[in-house]
Amino acid sequence: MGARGSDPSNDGAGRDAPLGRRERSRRRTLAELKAAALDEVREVGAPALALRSVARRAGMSPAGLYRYVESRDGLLTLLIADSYDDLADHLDAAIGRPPAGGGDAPPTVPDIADHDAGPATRMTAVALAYRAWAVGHPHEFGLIFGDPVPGYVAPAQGPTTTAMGRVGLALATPVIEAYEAGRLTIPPAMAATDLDEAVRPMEALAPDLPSELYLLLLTMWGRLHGQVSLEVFGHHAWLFPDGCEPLYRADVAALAADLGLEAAVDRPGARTGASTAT
Amino acid sequence: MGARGSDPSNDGAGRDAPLGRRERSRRRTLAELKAAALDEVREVGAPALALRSVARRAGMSPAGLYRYVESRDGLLTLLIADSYDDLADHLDAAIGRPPAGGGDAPPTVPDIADHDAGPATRMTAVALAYRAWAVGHPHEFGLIFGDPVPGYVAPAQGPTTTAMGRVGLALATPVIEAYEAGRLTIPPAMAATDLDEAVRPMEALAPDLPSELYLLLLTMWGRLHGQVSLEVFGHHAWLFPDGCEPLYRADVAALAADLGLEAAVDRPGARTGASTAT
DNA sequence: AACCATACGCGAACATCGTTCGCACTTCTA
DNA sequence: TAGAAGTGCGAACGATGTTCGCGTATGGTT
Repeated sequence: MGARGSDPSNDGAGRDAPLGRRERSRRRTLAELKAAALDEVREVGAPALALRSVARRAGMSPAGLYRYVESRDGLLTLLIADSYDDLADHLDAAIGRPPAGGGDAPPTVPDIADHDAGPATRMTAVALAYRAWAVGHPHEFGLIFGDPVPGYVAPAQGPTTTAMGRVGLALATPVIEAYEAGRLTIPPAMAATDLDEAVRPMEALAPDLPSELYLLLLTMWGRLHGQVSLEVFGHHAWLFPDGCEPLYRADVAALAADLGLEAAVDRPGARTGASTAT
Repeated sequence: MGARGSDPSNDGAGRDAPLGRRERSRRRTLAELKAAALDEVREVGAPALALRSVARRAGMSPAGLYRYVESRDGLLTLLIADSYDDLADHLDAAIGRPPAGGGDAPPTVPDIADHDAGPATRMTAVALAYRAWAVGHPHEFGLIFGDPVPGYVAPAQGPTTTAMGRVGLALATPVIEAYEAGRLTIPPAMAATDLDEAVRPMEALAPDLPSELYLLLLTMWGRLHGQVSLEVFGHHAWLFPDGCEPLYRADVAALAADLGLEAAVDRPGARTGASTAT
């Protein structure tokens, strides 16, 4: 049933195994296919992605696609995984971490990679990077964070799950650093003791933190995500036809204040870089 | 081009105009069609909604649908408008306002309609109603707040726009009341003066408020929405397979604290559960 | 060097989908 | 009562996702 081949035991990002010519060719075509599909998604959106159309774009017959892809949903799943990774790379760059995969090119110039910058500045940098990626890749953002495919559940330990972990960790890193430096104020409302268990899986990403901090990180993500999501999906267009960056910056500043991070973001000259995003 | 008929001059919610038999029949069928479509959406999700399937469900031929509906997207647009209104009704009920349309039945038992309750309590009530509706109607939530249809833009002054306004106003009401009672602390980060212009359209919903307050309301909505959105779209399922209500309650409590609303939510008997729930 | 299992790609086909068209039938209006 | 307008249906068109079976080229093996 379709998508056969490709020795699964030798799949992870390039051991030095010989990787015969066939396998290389296969991966190249798959990459072309994904690129064509991504172009298509960027133009017409995910729900309108037509398998036949990406086949045309790739100069292949519709039936031929099924040698590389399980189905239309399978292709979308691949795109979702790639999008996750792309977002994670951008966020990592914003906090000065090198991209994970054997990346082709640095996704963006590291915004404020300087670990000596204040926690508020670093937190602002990731937050702005989150928004910048979303605004710059609205369809991919929708792929990841929009309506889930009805039946689909991300396989645990699958590539999307790990990439999602990278995203969460990148967002969390500045706050965790602030906590470890003793410069973070955890709001008292986060001391809900009955959530200790639920939050346990997060230890796999960042071990040995108090559970209130895990909660705080979750709510922080939600706060940023909500604003970005409303903007990207067009629910703020009637107020901010030219983009919500000012609103977002104000919210991030308020978040920094709520977290007790010093408010050094606005000092003259300390631009956080994304100020001219399209 | 389909969907003709229905004298547009007599469309608003029931003047006492005679409303001939034909028009009544027409509205009834349209309602049945929308109900069938909504059932379908609830089962298979919006992207998989098949026009022929709702026709089957309604006992009508596929072609017949086009007497009532412009196209598949047109039908979805109708569902979106209805969903907006349903959400708005639920929120209105949570703050003790009667539903707008000649509603058939009260959507929920008003949670805390008592205007004498503290602002934090009332704010918590709407916030919880927002989440409750979303979790209870995930597909409709996705319809409203998920991937927008690529080409679609809500017509200004259209029904969806006004319903959206109702949603925003319901969410804002407790905070506005708190402001007018002098019991609200506006975070200083909201004093970004260059947003006065952008925020002007909001005066149509709630006039004569300082622009920092409009900004605060927007960020509050985003904060709540992000959490709900992440939950409904399944991005928290790995942590909270049984629902994120505890996390959400903690976040709302933190929000109330950030807004300086009194923390009377926890007084014995009121029990929002964020401290010692279950 | 010869060989053959395997991967690859394609054309044709099927069921289903959204949508249009023309025709019958019913209901309202003049 | 005659004509106009609304309502519904069957058939059809183009496009989609997917499967099947056929050739062909390729890579590793003897």
